[in-house]
Amino acid sequence: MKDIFVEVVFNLPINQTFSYRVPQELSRVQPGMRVLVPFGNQFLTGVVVMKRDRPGFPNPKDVVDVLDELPLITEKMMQLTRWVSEYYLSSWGQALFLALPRGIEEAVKEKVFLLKDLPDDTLTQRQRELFLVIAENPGNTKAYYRKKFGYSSFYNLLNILKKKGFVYFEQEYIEAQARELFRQFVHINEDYPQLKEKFPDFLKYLKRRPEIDAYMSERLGQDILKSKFLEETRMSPPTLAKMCRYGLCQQITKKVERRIHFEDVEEPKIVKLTDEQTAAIKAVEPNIEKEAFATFLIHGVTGSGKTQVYIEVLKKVLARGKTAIILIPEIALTPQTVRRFKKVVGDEIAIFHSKMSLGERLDYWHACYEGRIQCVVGPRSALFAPLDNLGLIVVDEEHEHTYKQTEINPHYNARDVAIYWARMNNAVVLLGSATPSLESYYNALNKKYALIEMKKRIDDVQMPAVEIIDMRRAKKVGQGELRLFSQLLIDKINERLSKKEQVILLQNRRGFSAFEQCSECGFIPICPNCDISLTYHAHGEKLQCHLCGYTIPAYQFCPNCGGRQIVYKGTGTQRIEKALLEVIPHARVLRMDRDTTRGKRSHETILQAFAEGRADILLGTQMIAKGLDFGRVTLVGVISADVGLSIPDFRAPERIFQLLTQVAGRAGRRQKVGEVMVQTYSYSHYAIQFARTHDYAGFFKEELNHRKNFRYPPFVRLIQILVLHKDFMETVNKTREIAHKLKAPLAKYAQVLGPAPGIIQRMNNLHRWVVTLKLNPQTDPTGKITKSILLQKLGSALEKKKKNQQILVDVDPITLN
DNA sequence: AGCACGCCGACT
DNA sequence: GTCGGCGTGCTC
Ligand SMILES: [Zn+2]
Ligand SMILES: [Zn+2]
Repeated sequence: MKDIFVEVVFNLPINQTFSYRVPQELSRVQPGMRVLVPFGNQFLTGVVVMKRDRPGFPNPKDVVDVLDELPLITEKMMQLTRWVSEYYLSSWGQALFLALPRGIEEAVKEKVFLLKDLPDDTLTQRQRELFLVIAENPGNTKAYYRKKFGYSSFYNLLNILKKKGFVYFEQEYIEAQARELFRQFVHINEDYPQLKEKFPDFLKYLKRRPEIDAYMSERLGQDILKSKFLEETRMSPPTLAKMCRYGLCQQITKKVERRIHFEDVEEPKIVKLTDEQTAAIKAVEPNIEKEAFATFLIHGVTGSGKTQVYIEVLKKVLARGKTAIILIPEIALTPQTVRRFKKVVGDEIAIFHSKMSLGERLDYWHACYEGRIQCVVGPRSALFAPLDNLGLIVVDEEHEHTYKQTEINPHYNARDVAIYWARMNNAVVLLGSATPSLESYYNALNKKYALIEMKKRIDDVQMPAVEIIDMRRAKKVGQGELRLFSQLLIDKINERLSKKEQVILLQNRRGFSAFEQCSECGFIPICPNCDISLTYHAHGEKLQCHLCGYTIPAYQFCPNCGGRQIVYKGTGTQRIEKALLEVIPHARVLRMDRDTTRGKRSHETILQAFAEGRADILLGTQMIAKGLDFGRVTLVGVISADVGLSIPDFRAPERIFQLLTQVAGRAGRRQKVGEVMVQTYSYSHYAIQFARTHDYAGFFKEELNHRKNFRYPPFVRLIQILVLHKDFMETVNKTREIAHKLKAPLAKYAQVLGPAPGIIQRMNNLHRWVVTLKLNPQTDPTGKITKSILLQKLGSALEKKKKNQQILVDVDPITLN
């Protein structure tokens, strides 16, 4: 008999497959199944990506176990994850594990145990230290102690402790974190009515407790959760045991599926679709019927009824027996939205959200896999749900940055992957937004996507006026911190408070970097090469561009008007609250920011308190801009649009435009027309002016010009290489070295910018510098060439965490690093 | 990611 | 000569 072999990938940053021999008894293994295999001195769960009759490596080890009966990963999903890994430069394994439920990895790892109670003087200082760390909590994995003790010399010292006979290692099986849930049930046997007659003592018992006889008789053949059974019958456990002995019923263990229950909503009034909605659905319909791939961009103002369009299209897709994925930014995953979809889909819906337990995720994943789910709703990870026969992917609020995964590999953008996945499945994509990303709208204008415009609001409520307060001229309420408020804004707030109405005040999160802005004319120093604001460095009194590195001395006077320059770093919500209370002492203010929402449910608590009218003013960062509308809020104030505008990112104007538009959309819901007031020193900035007039097309045109002139997306592709290092000089040197290494080989294909300091210059004790690549759309339109050169030149250094250093690659960064 | 190995300077 | 800090390279 000839041996068979498999190629396996792991959820590790190693971009290669590993060969294993398959023992005879495990020959049922197929690509897409999980296997437990030896790897180094441990055993890991990997996924088989290929079955073959020759080994890809001399003398491979044996597969220890096959963990699945059927492949968990389809051939198509293999292709998708492989593409994701190649496009975003991660390992295949890391991309592939996106398509599996979390926490399903079994492993065998070495754990450390003590042989002696106390350290003695045969140990050096460092060895003693490590011994004590282990003694604190023996029997854990090496990685556990390494994290506690620190990386440096860890293995060295640990092995010395072993050699000296203080500790020993033992391989221990570590089970998967996500487990199926089993519960005890009571099964009532069918022949209960006849059988009970044989047991006089039981009949006597029934005489006393006739309700039990009724209970049992009504449930013949049924399985009842044991705890429920005991509670409902108020029977004692010994009695139950006796009944089981008599064969009247039996106790069984059954797998139960964890499901999240939503209360049903009252029947919604029959919705009459608007003309625009009808037209939108009609535009999409042919592709649904032909099952032909296409991407539709629905540009619909807030309140134009995009969600109803999704729902109507979803109905058609489901009616054809196809499945659908609805992607929604986590923050918008509110019960109200979810219920609307639930209403349409019924029980065959799976809703994923970040607070779900591993077990719930596991059960829903299996429900999808087994074909019991027709529609998945969730944030970006829901895209990889194992649905068969996919017909539709909706990406709501497609411009949202949360679709891009930033912390962990692969750094994928679910919106873009969705389009690729839909193409593979001949499915239809609906991208929806009131403020589409420049990229998407540009694609729509170029006929890559079909454009659907929805300009009217269902309720016919006018978009509220957005009033821009020119802080250069406006009268302030006072000096010092009180210069934060214009008299106009404070007057308006007071007016609302006297009418017992509520106010929301928004402040941008503090910028990571300081910037200069003239308080007379609003001038912000901009890099002449990159069109982004220059970052102010107190050290050396200089201004520096964090893309190309351009540096000039900081201005003492405004070059525009000669005015006195101010250095401004944005004001935290805490200081704003203090100043606000100085101006309006009787105001009841709720603050919602990083500090006040640390607790698990603090979010909801604050929002609820505000909704119940226990405060007049809700003051917070952008996080309160979305996903909520309060009936009694009639004024939304933006304290300063300047912090947002000055973020050194070419998308800063786009983000401000989106924020202001969104705020306006929210403020103007319900019957009352709200009012939006925006304070800014950059009164004439195009993003602010176009937001004031709700003019997306105008904004798009102007912004597109900037992008074209300074060569940014959608005209070029960007790739950023981020160097993290403990030591500042090393960071700079390493970044310079990388830029230098890449310049010559990339000369034809990409412009190499930098080295330059990152937007966040220091995080977790690591300095951050970046090299930015602008790919040449003529010579390397897909980016494949640049990526292969990148891999070739930086190769194994990428993504590999070293003691003090790490190098990350971000393909299509959505916020500059 | 996790781990071993080997080099080298520091310190018995 | 050991210890321990650190970079490099392998894991089928
Ligand atoms: Zn000025
Ligand atoms: Zn620049």
